[in-house]
Amino acid sequence: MLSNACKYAIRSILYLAINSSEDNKIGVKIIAEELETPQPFLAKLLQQLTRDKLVSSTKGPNGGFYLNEKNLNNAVWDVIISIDGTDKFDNCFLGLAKCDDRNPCPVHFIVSPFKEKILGSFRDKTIEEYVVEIQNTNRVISLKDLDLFEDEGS
Amino acid sequence: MLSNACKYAIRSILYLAINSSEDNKIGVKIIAEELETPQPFLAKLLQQLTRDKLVSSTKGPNGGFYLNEKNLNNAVWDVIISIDGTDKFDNCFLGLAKCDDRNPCPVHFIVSPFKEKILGSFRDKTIEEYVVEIQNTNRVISLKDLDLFEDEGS
DNA sequence: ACCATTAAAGATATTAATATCTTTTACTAT
DNA sequence: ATAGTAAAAGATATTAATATCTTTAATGGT
Ligand code: FES
Ligand code: FES
Repeated sequence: MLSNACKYAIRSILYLAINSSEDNKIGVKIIAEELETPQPFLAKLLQQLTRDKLVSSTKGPNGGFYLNEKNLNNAVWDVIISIDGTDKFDNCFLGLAKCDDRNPCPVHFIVSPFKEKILGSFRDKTIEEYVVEIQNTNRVISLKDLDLFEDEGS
Repeated sequence: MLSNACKYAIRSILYLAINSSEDNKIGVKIIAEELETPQPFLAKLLQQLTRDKLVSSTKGPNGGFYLNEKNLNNAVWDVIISIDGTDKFDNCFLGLAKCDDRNPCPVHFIVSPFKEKILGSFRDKTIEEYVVEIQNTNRVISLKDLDLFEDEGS
């Protein structure tokens, strides 16, 4: 439903929203390490997001990526549009040429409400609101540094 | 979430469940046309499903693919396991290394209930039960031959 | 002015998914 | 037996996604 590229991009922008500011810019290297993503690939994605004015950047010493006030008011959906486009979301779960209520595939009415819900979240909430929610409800965008105990038998 | 391959495979098995029988075997060519999928690619997939005993086939004149009673009692989930494996389903929607309730990503509690629901449907219902439901509730597995009127402005 | 730093841009490489082609094998009807 | 049909199997081709490398441009500190 989302490409790896897009997943990296979403987590990156949330990471920047949480950790960066105009006078605390962060380089790709750090971001890639923290999110455990391939560094040069992520660089490409951040460049793309910068071109689309979803993140801000400056070059040179103390340079790096960050989000300004305007960037914080964008939505996750904007990131998806920038990286993946909307197609993947609109497609039928079983590969029909069209996903719609009039000619529903066997799982359409399971998939469709989910899509509405997650699309709503991506589209109607700002990055800033996402951050508040992440912090209030202890959500994670990386598993680095977390104790991951394996599922032991019951 | 599902590869194209897997989507083709699922729709094919449902197609066979609805249209074929021991004495009405159907060739790849027909199936591919009806479902609007690439023919030789679909052939490969059907071979794979046949190896895994999810569909039946015979060669030669009047040969083709069909489902026997046993095949009808498998689940869609078996098709997914055969073609895609389970990984894609288990993965976190935002690309975290692990998807679990203890370290949830920002959308985990939107995604997780959906996953449960669709997985339940795929795993607990037999192909045969799917067919009944498809017929009782007018679901489609192909848009071929359907009038697809474009969405006109309100 | 110069150097170190970091993003931007463009080119290239690798991999996995998708798709097709060719040959072989099994089966049926005549 | 023989010919025709259709799947099975194996090899190949194409495409898209993922990943990396190299060069260039901008910036800040000394
Ligand atoms: S028609 Fe298949 S998900 Fe909507
Ligand atoms: S942790 Fe991301 S979907 Fe479960």
